Amino acid sequence: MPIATQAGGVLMSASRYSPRDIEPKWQDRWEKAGLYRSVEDPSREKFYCLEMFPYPSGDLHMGHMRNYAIGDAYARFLRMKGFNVLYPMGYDAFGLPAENAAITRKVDPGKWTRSSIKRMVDVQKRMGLSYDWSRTLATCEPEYYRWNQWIFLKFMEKGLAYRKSAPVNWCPSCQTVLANEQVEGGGCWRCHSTVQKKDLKQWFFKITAYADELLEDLEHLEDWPERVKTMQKNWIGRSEGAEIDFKVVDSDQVISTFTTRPDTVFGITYMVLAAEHPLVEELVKGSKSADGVRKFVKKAQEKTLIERTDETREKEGVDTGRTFVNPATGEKFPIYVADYVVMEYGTGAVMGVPAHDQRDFEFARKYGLPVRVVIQDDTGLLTGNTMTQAYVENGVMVNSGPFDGRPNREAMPDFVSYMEEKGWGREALSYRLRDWLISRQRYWGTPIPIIYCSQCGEVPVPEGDLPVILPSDVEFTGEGNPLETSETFLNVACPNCSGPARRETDTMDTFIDSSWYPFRYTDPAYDKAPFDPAKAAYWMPVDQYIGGIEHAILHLLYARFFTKGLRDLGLTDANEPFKRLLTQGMVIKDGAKMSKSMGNVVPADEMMERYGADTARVFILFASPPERELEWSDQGVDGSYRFLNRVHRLVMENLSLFADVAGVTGQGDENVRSLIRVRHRTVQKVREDIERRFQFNTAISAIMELVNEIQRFIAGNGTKGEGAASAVSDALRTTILLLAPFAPHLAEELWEAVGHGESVFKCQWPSYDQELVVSEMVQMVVQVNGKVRARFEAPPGTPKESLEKTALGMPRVQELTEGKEVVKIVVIPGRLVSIVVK
RNA sequence: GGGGGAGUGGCGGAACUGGUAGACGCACAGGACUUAAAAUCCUGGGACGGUAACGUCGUGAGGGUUCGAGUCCCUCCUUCCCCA
Repeated sequence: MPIATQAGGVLMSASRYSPRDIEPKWQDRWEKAGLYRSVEDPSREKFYCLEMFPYPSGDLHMGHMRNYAIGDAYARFLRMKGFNVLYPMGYDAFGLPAENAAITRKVDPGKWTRSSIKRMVDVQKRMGLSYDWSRTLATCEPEYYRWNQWIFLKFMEKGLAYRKSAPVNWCPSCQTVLANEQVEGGGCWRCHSTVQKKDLKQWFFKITAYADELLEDLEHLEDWPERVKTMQKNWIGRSEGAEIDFKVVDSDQVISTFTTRPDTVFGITYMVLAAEHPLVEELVKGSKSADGVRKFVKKAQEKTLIERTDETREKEGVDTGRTFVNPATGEKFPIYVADYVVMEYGTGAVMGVPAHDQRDFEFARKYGLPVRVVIQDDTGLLTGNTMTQAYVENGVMVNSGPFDGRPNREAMPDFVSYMEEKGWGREALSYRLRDWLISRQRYWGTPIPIIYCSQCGEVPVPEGDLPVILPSDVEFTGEGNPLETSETFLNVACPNCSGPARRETDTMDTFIDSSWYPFRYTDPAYDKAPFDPAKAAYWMPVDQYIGGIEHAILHLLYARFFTKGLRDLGLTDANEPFKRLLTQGMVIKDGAKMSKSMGNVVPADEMMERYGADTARVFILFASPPERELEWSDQGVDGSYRFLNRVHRLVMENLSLFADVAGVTGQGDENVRSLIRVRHRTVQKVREDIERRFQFNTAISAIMELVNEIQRFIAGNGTKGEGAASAVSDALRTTILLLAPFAPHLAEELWEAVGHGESVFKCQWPSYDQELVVSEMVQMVVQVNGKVRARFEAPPGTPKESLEKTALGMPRVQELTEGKEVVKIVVIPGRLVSIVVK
C-alpha cells in the first residue's frame, strides 16, 4: 500500500479511502477476536444498551439503520469509557407475515422466518454493529417460546392468567382476536380492517392487577420522555369516583354505574345502557318495545367504535319502556339503550345527568327528558328549561337535600360517605385499562399450554412436558386456525386422568415474546428457567433502551407489566425493565414516512454498497438529533462520504508525524496553541454531546470542525515549526478516537496505520485538560440600547470594571453615547457589555 | 373535542442556564489545478440599501416582560403524533 509522502514539493497520491476493503477486514477481525463478547464482572460497572429487536421481514430499512446506528455508537462510546457493556441483538420472529407467506406461497413459516433472519443478520453484520452475537435469540425457537409457556403456567398459578368469556375485538381479515391496545381508532393495528365485536371464551393476563403500580412507577422513570409517560398514564386512565346502584322498577334487578361526578346524583333523570349490556334483553323480553329495542341494538352494533363515540355525532337511543328509581329523590325515570355508550368503559351503563354533562344534555333535549340543575353557577340563574348547554364547571349544590348550599367539589367526599351510609353506592375507582387478551387464532405463535379434558376441564400442561411444540403437519388454507388441522397436535391424553383430551389451539399474542426478551439476553442458553436470576441481577435493568415512539403504549406497557409479574414470581428484583428510554424519530423522504407502500424506500444494503457502512452511519447520525424526524437526503450522504475521505487523506498524508515519540509540550506559537485548544475543546464537547445530551449530530459537527482546523493549520503553518508536528499528530489521533463510535471501521484502519497494534475500542476515550479548554482571549460584544455596536477582545477573568471601561472608551461607543445620559450598564464577563442611554 | 411535539436561510439543522441568530453540512456562485471533466483546494453567501466601513429588517403571526427574547408569558395560525 503506497503511503503518501511529500517529496520535492510533489504530493504523491495517498491510497484512497476504500470502505469496500476496510469494512469486511475489520468485521472479520472483530469477530475472530471476540471483541464484543460480554461477560459478567462484578468488579466493573455494567451498562446494558438495547435496541428494540426487529420483526425479521428480511429487509432492513432506514428506520432500523437509524435505530442501530444510535445504539452502536453509544455502546462503543461506553466501552471506550470503560464500562462493561452488554449489547445484544435478537429477532421478534413470530407473527402474521410468515403465516401469510405460508398461505399464499406454500412456504413453511419456520423456513421463511429463518431465512429472513439470515438476511437481516447479514446486513447488520455489514453495518459493523458491535453486538455480542453469541447471545442472539429468535422467539420462534422452542428454546425461547417454551419459557413463554412456562411463564404462562406460573402466571396461572398466581391468578395472573385466566380464561373468561367476553365480548372481544375480532379482526375479520387477520381472522383473530385482538387486545384493546391493538385496536387503533376502531381498526386492526396491523391491517386497519374494522374490528368487530364477538363473544368468545379467551385467555387473559391480569394486567389490571398492576394498574396502580404501573401508574405510580411512571413517576420514577425520570429518564423516559414525558410524552411516553403521559400516553401510558392516559391509557391506564385511572379515575376516582363512585359506583351507584339503581333498582329497576318491577324487578329485583339492580344496575350499577360508575361516575366521576357523584355530586350530581340528585340530577339524574334517565339511564342509558350499552347495546351490548347483558340486561337489555331481559328488560324488554315480552314487552311491546322489545322489537324496536332489538332492532336498535343490532343497528348500533354494526357501527364502529369511532362512530359510536364521536362526540360531534347526534346520539341516538331508544326507550326500553322500563324505569328505575333514583335513590336520592325516590323518583322513577326511564331506562334507554343508546349507541353512545359502550361496554368498554365503566360498567356499560351510564346515569344521565343532563344539566351537568354535555352528551347527556344533548340526549335529553332530543328525547324530551327533564333537565334538573343541581349545581348552580355564580349567577344562580341556571334553570333546566332555559339552559342551552350543560353546566360542567364547579358551583354550589342545589336541589340536593342536605347538601344544598355547599360547594360541590368540597362536598364530594362527604356526599360519597352519605351515599355509603344510605346504601346507594360506594367510593370506587375505575380504570380505562382492561385485562390483556392474549389468545390468537393463528398458527405462527407460542401454543398456549392447556389441555381440555371432558372429565377434568382446563388442565395445564405439566412443566416437565414443556415445550408444547408447534406441529408441522398442518394445512394453510387461509381459513380458520391451521393448528386445528393437525391431528397429532390436537389429540392428547389428559395429564390428570389419562383420558382422551384436546389441546388448546390458540396461540399467544406475539407481544408476549417481546415482553421479557431483555431478561433472556442475560443468559440465552439457560435451561432451568427463563433466565439465570444471578446473571439477570447483574445486567438488568436495561440502562438505555432505544426504539420507535409507536411502541409507547403496547410493547412498553406490556414489558413493564411482565417485569413486575416476573418479580412477583421471585425471578428478579427489577421493578422496571428500562431505566432510560430514547424514542427515535421516523425517517422521512420527500415529505412522507419512508415505507414500502409510499415507494420512497432507500434500502440499507444499497447504501452500504455505494458508500460503505461508516458513511451511512455518520450521515444518519449527523443529519438530525435522534428524537426528531430525519429528512433523508442523497446529497447529504455525499457530504458524509467526503468528510470521511478527508479524514482518511489527512491522516495518510501525515503518517510520518506519528513517529515522533515526544508528547505534546504545548510549546509553539499562537497557532499551535490554538490547535491544541481546539483539540481539547472538541473532546469536551463530543463527550458532553453524547453523554449528557444524546445529540450525535452536534458531536459529529464538532469533529468536523476539528478536522477543518487541522487542515487549515497544516495549510497555513506546515508541520515543521516548534511543537507543530506533535500538536498535529495528537489532534489527528484524537480525531480518530472521537470518530470511532460513529465510523468504527475507518477509525480502526487509521489507528492501525498510525502505528497502534491494538483495537481502537480497547483504548481509553480521550481526556481533556480543563485549563487548555479556556481561551487566552474572549470576544466581548458591546451593545448600545440592545444593539450590537462594537466588539473587543479581553483575557478571561478581566474584572467587570475594566471591561466596562474598555467598552465605554471605544470610539464607536463614544460616538453613540455622546451627549446622552448613560442610564444603566450591564456587564456579563465573557459575553457582553450592555449600555443603555437616554 | 382533549393531551403532547414541531415551526429558524434555497435545504437538513446549530444556538445547552434569557446574552454576538444561522455553527456544521448540503445545494449554489466565483476562483485555483486540468487540454477538458471528475476529484480536490481556496473564497463568498439571511433579506434590503450602500463601492465600502456601515445601517435597517429578520427565528410561523400579533401582543407582553426585560438593558437584552429563537429561548420566558398571553392570544392566534399551520403541521405532526397520541387519545377520543
